[in-house]
Parts: sequence; C-alpha cells; structure tokens
Amino acid sequence: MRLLLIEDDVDVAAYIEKGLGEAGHTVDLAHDGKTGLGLATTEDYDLLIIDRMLPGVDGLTIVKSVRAANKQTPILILSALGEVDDRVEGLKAGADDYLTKPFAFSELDARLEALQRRSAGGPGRDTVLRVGDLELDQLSRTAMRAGKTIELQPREYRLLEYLMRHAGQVVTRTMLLEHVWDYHFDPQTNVIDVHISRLRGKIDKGYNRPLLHTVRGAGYMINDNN
Amino acid sequence: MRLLLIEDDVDVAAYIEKGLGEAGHTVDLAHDGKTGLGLATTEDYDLLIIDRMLPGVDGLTIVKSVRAANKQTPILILSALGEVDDRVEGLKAGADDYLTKPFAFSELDARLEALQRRSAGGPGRDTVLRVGDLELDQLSRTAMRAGKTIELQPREYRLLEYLMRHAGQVVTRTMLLEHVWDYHFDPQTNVIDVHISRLRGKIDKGYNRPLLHTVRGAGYMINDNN
DNA sequence: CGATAACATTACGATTTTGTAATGTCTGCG
DNA sequence: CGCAGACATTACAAAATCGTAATGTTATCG
Repeated sequence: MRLLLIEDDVDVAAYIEKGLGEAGHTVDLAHDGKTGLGLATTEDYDLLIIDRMLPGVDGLTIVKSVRAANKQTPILILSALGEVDDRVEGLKAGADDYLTKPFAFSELDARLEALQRRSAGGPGRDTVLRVGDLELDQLSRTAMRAGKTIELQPREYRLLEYLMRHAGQVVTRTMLLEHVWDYHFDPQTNVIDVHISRLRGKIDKGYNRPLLHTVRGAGYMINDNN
Repeated sequence: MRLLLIEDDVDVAAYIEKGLGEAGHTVDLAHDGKTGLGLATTEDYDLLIIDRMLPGVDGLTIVKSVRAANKQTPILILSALGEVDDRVEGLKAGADDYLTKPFAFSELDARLEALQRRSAGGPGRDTVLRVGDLELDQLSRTAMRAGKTIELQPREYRLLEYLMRHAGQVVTRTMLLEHVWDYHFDPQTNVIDVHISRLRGKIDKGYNRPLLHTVRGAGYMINDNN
C-alpha cells in the first residue's frame, strides 16, 4: 500500500512514517502543502494523510484541490484542534475521516484499515462475486478461475452471474428463464441445457473440483463445498 | 433516507430523532439491543446509529451480529466513553464511523452525509458515470438519458464508457482504436465514424442538447456545457 | 462561391452469438 | 437388466452484431 503523508512537524511525521513503514506500507512524505498537493495530484496513492495545519496553506485547501482534480483517493485529516466544527468542515471539504492529535498509533492503523476496506469496494456494493476459486468481476465482465481469465459470451455472463448471486441455492429452470432470458413462458426447448453445457466447458472443464452442480429434478446450483 | 437508532437514553434518543426528522429522514427507534438487532436484520435501513452502551448487550455485539448476517448497512457508533481503544474496537467490529458524546448535531449530520456518500459508491469506485443528464451504470451496463433507459450494443457500450471516462477531454481516433477496438494500427476504414453515428442515434437523437461533439481535425468529446 | 477534405449516414455482407433439434448418456426404479 | 425420464453434448440454422464501402453532408479555405 502506497501512502502520502503531508505533515510539517518533523517529530510527528517521523513517528507516523516509522509506524506505517513497520506495518509494511510505502510512505512518501511532504513537509509543506505545495509539494504535497503536487504529489497528491500527479502520483497515484492508495491513501492520503493530511495535517490540518500546514505552513502557508490550510490542509483543507489541499483536500478541496485534490477532489477538484477529480482524484477519489481516500483522505484522512490530522488535527491538533479537535474542535467539533473543525471535523464538520473537514468532512464537508471531501475528507473521509478525521483524527485528532494526540492519538494512539493503533487507532490510526484501525482507521486506515477501515478506509481501505471501504475504498476497496464500499459497503453493499462489492463488484466481484466469488465462489471457491472462481471470481466474477462485474465491472470488467470477466471471470477468473484459479487466476486464469475466462472469456464469457453475454448470455453466458448473465447465466453465471445469476448462478453466483444465488450461490449455495438451487436455481430452477423457471428462475433462469425469467431472469437470464426474460422469458415468462416455457420456450419448450433446451436452451438452458445448452448454455449450462457451454458454461461448464469454460468454468469447470479441466479443473478437478466442479463448481456447477445439477440438482436432479430441481435445477442447478453453484457452490464450492463438496 | 431510512435510519434505525438504537439508544436507551430517552433524552438523547429524542434529541437525535428530532434533529434527523427535521433533516427529512425517517427514523425508527429501538430502546434496547434485542429489538434493535431484530429490526436491523429484518428491515432494510440506509444507516444504523447504535449506542455503545445498552442495557444487557454491548453495542459492538450488535454490530458484529449485523455484519454476521451479511448486512452491509453503514453503521455509526455512539459512545459516552471516547477512549482511544474503544474507537479501535468499534471499527474492528465492522462499524464505519464513531462519534463521542456529547456532540453537536451538525457533526452527526456531516458524518451521516459522509457515510452515505461512501456507501452510495465508495471513493475511487463509483459504478455510474455521469455527463449532464446522461448516466452510464457500469454494473447493469445500461445507459439512461433524462430517466429513459437506452439499450447499448457491446461495442457501443465500450465506446460510450471510454468517452465518458474522458468527459471534457478530446478523445482522438487513435485513442479510440487502441482502447475501444484494441487495434494498434489504422484499419483504414471508417469504423469509428459508423459507431459514433450509431451512438448518437441512441444518446443524442431526440434531445435538444447534444452531448457528443465532434472536434474537427482532432476527434470527439463528450460533455454537458454548450 | 466552389473545391476539397473531414465527417455523417446508409446499405449490405461477414462474422459471431444464440437458439433449435437431433442424438447420446446417465440415473433410478420395477 | 431394461426402460423411461432427465440431463448432456453436438451439429446446424436463425438472428443479432459488427465492419466495410458507397454515398451524402458539412465546414474551411483560397
């Protein structure tokens, strides 16, 4: 994880840099707002830690500039003030969290972790579905099994997505017709069988543990165990 | 916005409920942990506010239970203690933010807003692109203009996505060939022109303000102003 | 005001994707 | 074992998608 710390107090900066370094992160350090803003907008960081009080500029000005530059990097504000109004201002400027000095390092670490968790795919909006070693990235529309990417046709994608959204549950043919084909009647053909077969050829063939199981008389189910 | 407040202190509960109600939110109130947890897991809330100290159960136990039930609703913890270790525990239990009593109502409001912003699509991972009244949902792969959904072919989708990712910037033909067609040479045909035309037919035709502009001699650009 | 080059549109054919139907295999039961 | 129904696979045909080329239109410059 790559971080940028913008902090003018040398002691505080060293303290944080040391702790974060030990936690396995790469830390870039800027001692003033100007160079900090330059780095923040040109480089790609996973997280920014910005001191509220900096020589020359206000930390919040940096936050606003970063957001104005359309960068969505999570930002944590450090402040020696700790006043209620300050926090509000910080959050309104576009920061994601606020920490008051002095603080225990464990708290900084916990907050960074929480921020990362969110930014990695905010609550309620994970974009990858996982079943065993099979992953489906809903943004790139690609599947991966054991690290190998799998090309899916549109209909195959919809089929796999629906199955994975209902992992561990039996999915009936009627459900598939309704949600993958938008058919609200029985087409009297074996479309489903054919596509299940094609999907198996892509996601299960060549792997010792099949994920897509047929539940005789009921439908199909995707799951990892067994 | 629908919120659940789990707080045993009647005065504090009334204070918060009043404020949130005035801010236009619907607030459900639970005075003890048990009913609170029941509501949190059965109903669908946009946000949970949970007091750390509740008669019988610890607020964190509720947080953990909610997360165990696979609910990703954002959670804000309220606490009268305000100790460092407490905050760390709260965040580790799966809460998204932590607020220490006493607090100004404006701070609560700012934090709720920040939480909502994140949960609506965390930083760096927004799944809808917007230009003017045109939206592109990258998960459902559908476009909408002025509330009307627009069906896009795969190639049209990639084209529009690329243009919208570079909204306000001129996108050259070479860029499009590289990123939308994966061609690293000039096909000597007018593929781009054709697809731009088809895309226009879908997103601009019938609307008084066109969004997709041609920049003569340079390429194309999508943007709302002018 | 033409001429020319850049861009737009349309029509059509090749390719890819999808569905149908025929054929093959498995499972459970008498 | 042998039959029936459920499911799997394969081969082929219909349909949707995409790229090419021909034809129109618009902007710019002498």
